[in-house]
Amino acid sequence: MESEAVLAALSALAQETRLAVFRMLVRCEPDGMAAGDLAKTVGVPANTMSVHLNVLSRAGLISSERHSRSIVYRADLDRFRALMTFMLKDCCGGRSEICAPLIADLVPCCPPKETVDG
Amino acid sequence: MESEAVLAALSALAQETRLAVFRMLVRCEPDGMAAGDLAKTVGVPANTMSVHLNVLSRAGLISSERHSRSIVYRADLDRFRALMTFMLKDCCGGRSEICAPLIADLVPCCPPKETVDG
DNA sequence: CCCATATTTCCATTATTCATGAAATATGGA
DNA sequence: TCCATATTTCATGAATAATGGAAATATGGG
Repeated sequence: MESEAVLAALSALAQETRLAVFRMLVRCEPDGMAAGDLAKTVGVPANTMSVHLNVLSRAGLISSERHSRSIVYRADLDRFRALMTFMLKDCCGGRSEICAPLIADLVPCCPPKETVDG
Repeated sequence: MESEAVLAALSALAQETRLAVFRMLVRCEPDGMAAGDLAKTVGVPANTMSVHLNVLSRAGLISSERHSRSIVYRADLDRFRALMTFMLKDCCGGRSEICAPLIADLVPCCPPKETVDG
């Protein structure tokens, strides 16, 4: 992931409404949610929501697909993962002792398939 | 980590100079780097750097300690880890299949001590 | 105390972001 | 075609952030 894209993604998430929207969309995976429903749920006018959705889209964090009259938005988990990986690789930077605790923190929640007995 | 603190941290990192500074400080752990050296390295005036360092400090991502005439800044890896954990817990959200690939991606770099054969 | 170094604070300017009413666009039904 | 629904785009004002010159503060050496 390029540094420019990382900045765009961080900027996109560094705003109350957009962070709430993104978290909501992550929880709604893989169904997604329509723009109007997001506006109602988060409590902002439709046009304001539209602007925020556009920011998240340009940052590559969400995608959209028209379903009849609605436009359904979905979180792009691959992109989000790429962002997290970028941030964490800095943290590791060849010295695995630094972020091993983070991995240890996450593994109970998300065991990597390969290392779990099959 | 509180949502407000998460927003402050994301905002702090969502700026070119500050992201560069933070990455630099992570790489300089545990020695840290003086404000003036950071300004020279990143290529901004000392007063501009001071403002950015203050933003990162208020977000809890860095700490400072005076060493004689210099003020040495260090990355707060625990805080950074807390931020990453907050972001990733959303991603998992009870459905571990979502971010297991991210863990798999990171584990080669940072094997958690407990699950590696001894 | 006086000076040099290191950093921060103050201030003004410019740039960016946010919010929202109003208008425009896209879809589907009668 | 006309209408209702869903969403976006446009225009504008308000708020916030970024930058850097100049001055202020803190430290250590003589």
